[in-house]
Amino acid sequence: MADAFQPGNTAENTDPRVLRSRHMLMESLLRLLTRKEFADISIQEITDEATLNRATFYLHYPDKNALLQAMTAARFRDLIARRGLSFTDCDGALRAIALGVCDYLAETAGCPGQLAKMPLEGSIIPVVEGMFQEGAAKHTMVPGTDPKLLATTAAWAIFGAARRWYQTPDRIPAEEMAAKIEAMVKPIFLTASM
Amino acid sequence: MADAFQPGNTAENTDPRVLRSRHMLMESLLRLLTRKEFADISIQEITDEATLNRATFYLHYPDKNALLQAMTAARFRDLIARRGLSFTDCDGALRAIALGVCDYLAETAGCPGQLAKMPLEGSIIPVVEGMFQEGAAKHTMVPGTDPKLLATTAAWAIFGAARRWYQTPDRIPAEEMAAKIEAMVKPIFLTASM
DNA sequence: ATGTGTAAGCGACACTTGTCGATTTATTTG
DNA sequence: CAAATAAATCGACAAGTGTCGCTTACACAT
Repeated sequence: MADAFQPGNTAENTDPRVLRSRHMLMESLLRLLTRKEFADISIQEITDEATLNRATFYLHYPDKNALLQAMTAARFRDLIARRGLSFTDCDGALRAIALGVCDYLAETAGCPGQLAKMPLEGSIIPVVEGMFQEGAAKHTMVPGTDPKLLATTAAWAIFGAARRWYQTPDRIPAEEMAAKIEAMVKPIFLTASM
Repeated sequence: MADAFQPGNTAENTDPRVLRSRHMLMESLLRLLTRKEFADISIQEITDEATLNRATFYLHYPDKNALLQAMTAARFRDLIARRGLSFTDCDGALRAIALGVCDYLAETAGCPGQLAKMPLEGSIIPVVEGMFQEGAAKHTMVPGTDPKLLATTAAWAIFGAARRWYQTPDRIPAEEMAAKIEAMVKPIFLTASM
């Protein structure tokens, strides 16, 4: 079964060999992305750059997309962590998350040129979703409200808005965009929290 | 250049041959999807089922994903058109769109089993986006508001919510879900329209 | 109807993909 | 330290991908 595959399985795999392999694959892909488009990169190239065997790749990820998603999720998580997002001050959190998404798109995906067509939604959105669910634990909701649905909806809204911003030729500053996103997305939560 | 490729180019291509080929490719894929997962379908199979040559496929779509997206967009557009979405009554429009997305996911993507991992966002979201932009033309916005950004954000929010609903094991009725989505997404517009 | 343009068909090509069994190398456990 | 466990390597495989140049067949305008 393909579902038995769990590349993002961070827990219970401390074997230094697998950590090293996955890290090198991500680094390799990141380096290659500065020179070529994602679609033009073969798994052979990735493993060559990583000085690993091609078969080793398939020991960790089912395909190229899975590696991209794992890499993106890791890097985005890292960017958020570096900023020390404190979930206690809930007011700034939404804007900070929006800014994080904008910054990530601008700084990483922007490397080679315009590769906005990469399947990043599968990596960034779940992370944002998780952050909202963390934050939702601190709130009491009105009875009929599903916090997870709220988190999903907000995460997709933020990513969609940030993605449009990133694809725009003459972008406004990320901070400005984050403020706009906050203004749009905040009301989603207001209908539920009390 | 890959960007020169325009498979969704509905305008100015009335040659009955290309219309026929594209239609047969979509029909073929749709039939195959009732029997196999998307990932397990090869382009050879699609063209065989469509009684077309494999090379002809590449005359119309750069890859399998592009055909899926074109097919999905066409079918979703069709479903919306059959329901006669009147954009004049703006109140019901949002709920009707949400219901349309839910219904489409449930009825089409649900054919074989659970193929929720298909890249449908690239096909449904743009259509929803376009519908919102149509509707936005009838409204006056507050000065600093970008209608396109609003449309994008709402479209992503709706799709994300509907997607979560579709992936849920024991789903509530689509109508109920559409009402929930409407409640969440409506406030996005309220901050801008006046 | 006739000619020009363009789609569709055909076969072939170099290359990539995903998988396999068998072997070597590294890590952890006793 | 040695044995057991599991990852990494290697070579090879069938199958699929995307692209060519060439030929045939169809569509539209004159």
